[in-house]
Amino acid sequence: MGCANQLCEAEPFTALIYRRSSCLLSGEGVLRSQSRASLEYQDVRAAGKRLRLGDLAEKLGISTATVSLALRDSPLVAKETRQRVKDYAAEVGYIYNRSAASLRTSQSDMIGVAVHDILNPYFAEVFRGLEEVLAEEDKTILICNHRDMLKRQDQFIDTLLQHRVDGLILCPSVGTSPERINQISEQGVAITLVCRDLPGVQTPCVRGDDYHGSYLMTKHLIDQGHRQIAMIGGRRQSSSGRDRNNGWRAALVDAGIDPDEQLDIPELMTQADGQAVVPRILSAIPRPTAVACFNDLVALGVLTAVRRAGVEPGPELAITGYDDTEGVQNRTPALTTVANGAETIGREAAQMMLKQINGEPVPSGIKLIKPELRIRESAPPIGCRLGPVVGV
Amino acid sequence: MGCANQLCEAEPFTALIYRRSSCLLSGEGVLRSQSRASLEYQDVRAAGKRLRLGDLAEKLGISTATVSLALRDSPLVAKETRQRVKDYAAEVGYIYNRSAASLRTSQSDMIGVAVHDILNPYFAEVFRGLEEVLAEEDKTILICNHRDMLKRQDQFIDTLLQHRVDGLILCPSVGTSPERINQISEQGVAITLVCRDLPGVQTPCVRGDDYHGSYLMTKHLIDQGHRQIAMIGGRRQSSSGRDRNNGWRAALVDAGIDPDEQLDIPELMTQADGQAVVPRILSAIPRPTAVACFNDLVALGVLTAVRRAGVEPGPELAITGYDDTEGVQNRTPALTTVANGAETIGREAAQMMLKQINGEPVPSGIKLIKPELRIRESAPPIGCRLGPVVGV
DNA sequence: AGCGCTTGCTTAATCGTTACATGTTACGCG
DNA sequence: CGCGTAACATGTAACGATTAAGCAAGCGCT
Repeated sequence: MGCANQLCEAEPFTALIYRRSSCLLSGEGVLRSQSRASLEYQDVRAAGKRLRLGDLAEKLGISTATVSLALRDSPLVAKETRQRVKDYAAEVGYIYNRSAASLRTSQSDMIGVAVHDILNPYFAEVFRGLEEVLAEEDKTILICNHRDMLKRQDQFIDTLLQHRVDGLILCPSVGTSPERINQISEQGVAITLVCRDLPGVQTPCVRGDDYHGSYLMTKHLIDQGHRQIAMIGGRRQSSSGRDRNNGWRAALVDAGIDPDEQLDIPELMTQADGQAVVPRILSAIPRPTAVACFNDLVALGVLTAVRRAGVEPGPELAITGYDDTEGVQNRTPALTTVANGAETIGREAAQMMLKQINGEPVPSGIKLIKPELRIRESAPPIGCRLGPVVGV
Repeated sequence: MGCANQLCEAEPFTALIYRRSSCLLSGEGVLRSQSRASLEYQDVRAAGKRLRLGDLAEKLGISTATVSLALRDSPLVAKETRQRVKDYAAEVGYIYNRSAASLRTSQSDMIGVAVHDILNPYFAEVFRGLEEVLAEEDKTILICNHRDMLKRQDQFIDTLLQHRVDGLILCPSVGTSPERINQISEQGVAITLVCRDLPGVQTPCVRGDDYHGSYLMTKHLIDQGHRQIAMIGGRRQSSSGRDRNNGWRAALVDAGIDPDEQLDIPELMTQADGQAVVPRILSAIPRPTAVACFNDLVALGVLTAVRRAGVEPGPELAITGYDDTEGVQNRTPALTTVANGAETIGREAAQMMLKQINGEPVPSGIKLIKPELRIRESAPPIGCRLGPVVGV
């Protein structure tokens, strides 16, 4: 796999500086330039300062109070005045100062969102749902990737509280204490949990029905004739890991099958984890005929490694995922999985958050989004020899 | 593909409310509770209010100025006093109010990051690099997904300016005007462009050497014996799209091949785009033997659809990607692609940003990160019949 | 003692916006 | 005419931190 080209010999990702024709002046103060020759700013007294409400007021010959109200479209100001103010503000490029407003109102119009892995397409979808709703209400979203590190999550929460966020949407890190959450909530910050529940917490939660989804999936595998069904991945300290595990157990028990503890392998979350665990699965005695994975990432990892090991994913070993993330229907074989309503979860959580912020009554407790089985190719009936899709 | 289970009949993603044993009181004012029985807050005059510097000062019998300085570890305050203040603040759970500080200092310690698609694993990697560096300096990151919609990008920039962000890291949307960027920069907000360059802009830029990477890749395909090489995807209005296209052209011309305009298909960015374009590729006359895709997503889409069409990706049609995003080396066939140093780009951009903010001299112009060819299975030598990896 | 310097803290003036309590008109009506 | 009442607009005091300028005490040195 040697690289034929001479340029590949350089060390990876070294950086070259190319100069543009129009050169940027470097050195202190360049970007904080004092010269403000540009049109609209000529009249501001102190050069280098931005326009304030007061400046607009002075120009327009009205008070700052009126300007403030006008810009916020208050009915206390005559329509005509409102328009005049807004037009002028736009004309001179006035920039509202949220720090000042926040200080005064102790509202920030910011919502913090913390999840353990934004790179996981599943969360990306949740995020899309959140953003869709919150952007509509002019909320700014602050994101944190805590990677299940409690310290990072705590740091992030501290920062958010310092910014006086209106609310916090949290997929709580492993180890999060319910007391901390309740305490923050008592401080007047709206909190909604997503994806993972936390026992003992008094804030709303929106998540998929992991137990039920996992039950459905396991039952499906049983219906396909499987008896040796492994359950791999998921953290037992998170509700999703626990619930999906319990769903698997319950389905087995309901079918009169004793869960084989050797086939219960927790703590895997990523594609790499999925790849790494395959030898263990293939060498188990008796060897499972189906593997129910905690999420799609793990399933894809398993799929890859199983194929490398010379076992054909699907016909020779059924593999299922969870989440139905984008693209898994296009894999070979197409992944049988559980759609989790990620975007719906995001939207619902955002709406719940907005209600809390506006002081509207919020349906208390956990809101469960109903999961849906997506039957595709990676978990065919046992013994049923589906040809691989790849033509040969 | 009917679903056997009765529960699948329900409409998708309906939500059920499950009540927790400990019920959340609903109704106005619950979360803005006035009762503040908890320990440390007993002494605060107005119930429901957070502690201020002044409150600490009063308790400690010193002035707010001293408290402020102490918390920021200023040498102007005696070491002993500093410790006393910090200990007490921690003890009573004082929360710093950034709005107030921001208002006073017109610094926010926030950095805005806008890209066109955070769901693209490539940007996720850039983001990881950014975060790593910026978190170190206690900067809060604000994210925007502008999806190449100028309006969204503008809205986001407005919001950020209102928040008085210290800096802006931007993968500029198609249509972004250089004047706007320069103007913001002149207002004292540090700006660094990433991934995409913008002619006429006077701010630093960190990006991959798209021209060179694409050249390398095309040359590699030519070395493998290909002559009919399609270039698909990329927006001509973005520097990355243009440069990768030009690299392709240059490599062809240097090899004495005339670029076939029919094989130059722009504007594709996603997996779906890649799938959709396949019929057009397969029906081109003469049919290309290799497809150089703008990015990995497009390549994966092409790969899927080509296989569906009964053509074996790799041996029968060489396919290459760009970015070397996570997991593409595990696909079947493993994707030949160009590593783009995404995380490096993120880190470099963040460092450049920090320097600008601190008024340090910034190397001007464009910083190019050197690309690296990753030769794998999806683009084997022409006529060379690699067996498919899937065992049959 | 007197001078200058350092150390450690305080005073008080901001920063730009908003909420509250008042003004000021103008107009209709008894 | 004079009063009540809308309809608009304004004056002003916060909000909570930062920071320049100032003050007081203590020290070393002549």
